[in-house]
Amino acid sequence: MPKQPFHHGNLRTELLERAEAVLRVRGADALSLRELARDAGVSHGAPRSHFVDRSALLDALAARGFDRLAEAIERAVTSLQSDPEARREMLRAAGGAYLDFATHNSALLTLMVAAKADTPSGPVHDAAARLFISMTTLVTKAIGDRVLDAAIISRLTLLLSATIQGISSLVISGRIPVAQGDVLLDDAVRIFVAGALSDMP
Amino acid sequence: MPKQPFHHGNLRTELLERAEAVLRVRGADALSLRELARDAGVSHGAPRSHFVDRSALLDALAARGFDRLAEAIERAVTSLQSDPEARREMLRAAGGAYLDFATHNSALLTLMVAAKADTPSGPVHDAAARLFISMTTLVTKAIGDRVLDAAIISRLTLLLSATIQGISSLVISGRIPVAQGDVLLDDAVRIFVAGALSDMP
DNA sequence: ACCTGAACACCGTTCAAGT
DNA sequence: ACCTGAACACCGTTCAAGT
Repeated sequence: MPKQPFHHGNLRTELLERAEAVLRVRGADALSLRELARDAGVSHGAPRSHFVDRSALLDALAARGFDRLAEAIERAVTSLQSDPEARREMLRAAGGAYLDFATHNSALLTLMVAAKADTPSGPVHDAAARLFISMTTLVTKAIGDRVLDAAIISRLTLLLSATIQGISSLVISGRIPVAQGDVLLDDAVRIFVAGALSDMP
Repeated sequence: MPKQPFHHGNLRTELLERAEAVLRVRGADALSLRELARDAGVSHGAPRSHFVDRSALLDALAARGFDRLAEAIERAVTSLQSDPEARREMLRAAGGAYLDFATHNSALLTLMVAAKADTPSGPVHDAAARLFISMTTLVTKAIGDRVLDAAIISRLTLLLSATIQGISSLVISGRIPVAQGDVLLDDAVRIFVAGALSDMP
């Protein structure tokens, strides 16, 4: 069996994984298709078969990022779902998982947030939408007994997501240390529960 | 008088202004030092005299962006400062100015938010700190009669800033339309006032 | 369907040299 | 102090050709 078969067989996935590694240690600017191809042992033209251009690779990375983030959040929350008194804790755990993802995948999250969804139903748009759905069900559970209009739940979910993302970006960019990000998450969730769940039109 | 004097005289400023224009219409990825130099009528090596490398130019852009944003926010708020009953309106106006800046300078804001402040007292760090100070005095005014610890005001300011930034990034990335961004700003300010100003430890 | 390899136009960065 | 211009190493993208 030849070491270098003509068909790599798994090039797309390998490129994405190598790209994520580069992203983590050297940032998005250092991400080069040619270098990725070189390290994967294929010619520099090969990636073109899987990604039309560099930005298509970045979009694919962002989409994968959204899915991984959604999984991390759900993982952090499921352990608390049995306790009906743990509403606030659920939101806090979700925020904590988000911030944790942010600190360990800062360049990726920056890419995800900046990734424009001009094209409806592109991979980025769809993955971001899946995360939003999963955040929506979380907020719905956190609301619990109170029954609210779907439109209002949607607004609350967007607001909470925006706040958590804003806090994460402050941490990522080094404006505040991680510990203060955690404090802000505490504040955000408390204020969200106190203000939002009792004072929405 | 020669059309092309050896000393440009104002190259640094011209490069920054041209860069902002490119940023607005073609995004950060399209920003090339060589193209900037070409359009300014200087050699491709000339920018090096004012910016050590490409990222130094981006940092300078981000710093200028923070200052312009702070000015825009102060401009939006000063007209309301005479009315002592307009606390909520002040915060809302600040958020509105922020979102307006975001929609008209999306690539620049993305650059500003992503700009790392690893180096304390670099230009980015200082400009971001100036914006934070001006947000802090704004929140202090909005609190009004209530006297709070400086550390708590700082937390509230960070939280409000993070929320506004998060909403702006949702709009910039096309996740939600501008109109919904405005609705979220309404919600955010109401919840902030209702929850934060009445329920802080 | 997937990959190669040459070709093209473009970069950022460095640096000796000019004014 | 500020700018030039050659040189270097590196890109992304295109495309005919191979398997």
